[in-house]
Amino acid sequence: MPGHERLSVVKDRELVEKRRSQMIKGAMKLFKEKGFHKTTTREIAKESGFSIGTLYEYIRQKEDVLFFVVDAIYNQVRSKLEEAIDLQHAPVENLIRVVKAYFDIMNDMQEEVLIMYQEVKSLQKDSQDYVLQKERDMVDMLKNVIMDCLPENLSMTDAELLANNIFVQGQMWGFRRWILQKQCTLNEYVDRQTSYLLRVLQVSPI
Amino acid sequence: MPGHERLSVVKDRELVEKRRSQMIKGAMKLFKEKGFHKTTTREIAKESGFSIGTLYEYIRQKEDVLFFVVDAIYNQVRSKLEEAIDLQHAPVENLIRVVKAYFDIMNDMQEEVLIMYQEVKSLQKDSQDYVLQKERDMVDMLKNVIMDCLPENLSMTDAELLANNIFVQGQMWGFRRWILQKQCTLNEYVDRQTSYLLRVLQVSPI
Amino acid sequence: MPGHERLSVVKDRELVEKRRSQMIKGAMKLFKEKGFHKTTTREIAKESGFSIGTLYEYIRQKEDVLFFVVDAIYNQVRSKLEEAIDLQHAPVENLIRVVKAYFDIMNDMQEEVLIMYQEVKSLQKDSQDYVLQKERDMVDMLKNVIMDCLPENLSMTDAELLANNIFVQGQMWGFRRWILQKQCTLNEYVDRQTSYLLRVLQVSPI
Amino acid sequence: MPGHERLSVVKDRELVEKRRSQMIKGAMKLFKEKGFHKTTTREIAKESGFSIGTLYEYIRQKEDVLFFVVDAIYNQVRSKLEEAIDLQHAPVENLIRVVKAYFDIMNDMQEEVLIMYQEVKSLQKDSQDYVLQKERDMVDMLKNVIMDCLPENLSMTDAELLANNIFVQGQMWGFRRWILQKQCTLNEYVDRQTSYLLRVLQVSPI
DNA sequence: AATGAATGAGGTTTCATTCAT
DNA sequence: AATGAATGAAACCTCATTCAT
Repeated sequence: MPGHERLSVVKDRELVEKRRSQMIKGAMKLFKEKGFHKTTTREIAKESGFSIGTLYEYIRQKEDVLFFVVDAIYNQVRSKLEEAIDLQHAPVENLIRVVKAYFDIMNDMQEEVLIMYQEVKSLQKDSQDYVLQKERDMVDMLKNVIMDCLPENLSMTDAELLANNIFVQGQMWGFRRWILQKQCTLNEYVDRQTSYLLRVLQVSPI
Repeated sequence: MPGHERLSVVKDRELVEKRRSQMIKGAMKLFKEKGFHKTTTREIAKESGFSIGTLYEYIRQKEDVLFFVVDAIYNQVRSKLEEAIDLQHAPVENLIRVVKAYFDIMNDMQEEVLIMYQEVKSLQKDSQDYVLQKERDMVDMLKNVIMDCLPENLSMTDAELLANNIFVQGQMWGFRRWILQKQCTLNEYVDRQTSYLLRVLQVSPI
Repeated sequence: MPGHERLSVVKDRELVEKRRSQMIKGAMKLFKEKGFHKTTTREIAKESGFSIGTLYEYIRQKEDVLFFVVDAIYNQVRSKLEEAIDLQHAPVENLIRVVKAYFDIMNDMQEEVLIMYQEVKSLQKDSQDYVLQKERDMVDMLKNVIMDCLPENLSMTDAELLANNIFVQGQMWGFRRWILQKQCTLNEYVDRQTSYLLRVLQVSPI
Repeated sequence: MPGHERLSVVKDRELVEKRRSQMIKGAMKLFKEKGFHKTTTREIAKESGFSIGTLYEYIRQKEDVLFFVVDAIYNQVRSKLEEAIDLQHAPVENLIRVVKAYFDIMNDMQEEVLIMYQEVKSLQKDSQDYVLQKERDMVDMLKNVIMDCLPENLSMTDAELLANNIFVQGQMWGFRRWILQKQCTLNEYVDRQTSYLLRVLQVSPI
């Protein structure tokens, strides 16, 4: 966390951890409901279960709350994704499993993903970079799985692009829900997007 | 425009048109630089070349400015896209041309597209719906072109999904520019995304 | 009218008269509905049937409108009262008739009287004085009628006070309507107040 | 107080009480000088001895200040009146004492009474009703004292009307001061109005 | 004489942040 | 460490008034 190491005035590490997770939980709820800008610091404090004064013992600015929330979301997505990756299987099977896992996660975390999308630009430049790097890491995880299935006529750039495609198609399920979720169920969506990918990779579905 | 017919107190249609385009131009510049929330109404008025009082002769609330801006962006994208569609060619050639045109537009309007993405949620519900419908219309344009190339083993739902894929891949070029534009040029991006699409459609590139 | 002779920039006397009465009519309607402060000059112009620019050809300030309205109300009350006074009868009969007439007028003009009461303090000092003098004149009319019935043991000061009493009791019927008009009808109100007055004047009711 | 229970964001009851009385004192001074509409919230805050932000910790809207002021005036009048009522005396003596007390209060609070008269219509409907009820209660106090002196040929409606008469005659001393206070002193005014009342009640003055 | 677009001072209200307790 | 009252800059918006046409 760039410049975020010494955000709180409170020394007790464990307490800091506890208060921060209260804060993230409370703020997340509010950001989902009304967005970052329409949520006040007073509301965040209240929803988190402590006073406005206490809130400012653990942050320097309102923006820090957004950073913590966005960071938490990324970490959550990432750890779920890591959990799902299990390279013991055949490459193609792996790819199918990971894509499915990723889409499931995106389905579970639709609202959180929306926050990321709409509020990240409210962060300072360096926080944005930090967050962007996390995103890049996740795309790389997808890319690696794709690489293992890459036919000879496709390059690393293709793997990169296809990973990005899958990445935003996952998010798309959430933020274009009004359109997509009328067309098909999550499983159908996963199946179809997977089959498109496999065709591009010239692999016949299993 | 839902409930936006009588936004201005000024009657002279032509003048309203003129002032509004001044306003859209000024506000767009500011929104690109600092976003909707960090831009004040006074700044909008100043950048548009008139006083705060005059601004409010042409809108009712600050949010109306955002609506006009977003609406203008959609109209611009749409009219450019319509311009590009020319169904005199063979279906596949058509598809290739339209996708290229769409990606070119998205490249030209990266910043505008970013505004749409990040600020639409600040609109009232009914304005959001209005804007969403415009988006749906544009996706439908892509879908129609895809339909003409659809092999027998793919359904209309596939066409819909693929149209959505192309749609967000176009936007992705802009809002994931830091990642993608390091990997390849616009033309490479277009070529690759097009070839993926054609493979899914089981059509050999021309 | 103190300082109100040259209010309008327009020369044509007849036209000035016409526009003013339009203005008074329009403004009166609005003042009754929402009071002076909550009525805008734009609304006054519109309700009067002309533009805001035209309005300002006939007044110098918004306050002038209030002055014209209040002045018109006083004149109306006064002329109706004069109409009713007819000193051909016996003094006591006269008194009874005038009091009844006055109360009837106050009943007819309840809303107008409310405007006078609540908005006069928004006038400039000199306009207030001008209006106050008109009121004094009307009280004097009542006083004169009372004087003709005054027993020996009451003085001119008593006549003055009793005239003032009648004056505000007439207004009271309007501005305390929620209390009084539940207790009795206008006629009952007049009868009772009259009989109280006659008792004070030691005259037996006719 | 209808809907006025949770007006302040501050929890400390005692502090709320203190700040409110500061606010009422400051606002009252300004309202006397220039009326509610011409007084700004910033001026109220300053005159009350705190910042604009603090003012809004204790109210929701500017109108709330007016409500508190008007409410305080009514309470003050009422408590002074209650203090004066002492039913240990004979009914007529009581009446004379209460009327005198009431007129004295109205004399002491001329400016406050003017505020009530001129600004109550700026309150929301429900606050107006609340205030009107307080007024009704006070009139009832007068009515009860009158009832004890009521001759057989007068009804309860007469008592009600006479109570209203006294009520507005008290106010009249203040808001028609320019006329009345040139005619006689407060004591003369009280004596005369009292004697008129007693004649109506067919009681010989003591 | 009439119009109505333009102006901008100034109003009310919000809310991130501080700091004494 | 926790509290919450206090702060005031700054936001949005209104509206009386002017003036070019």
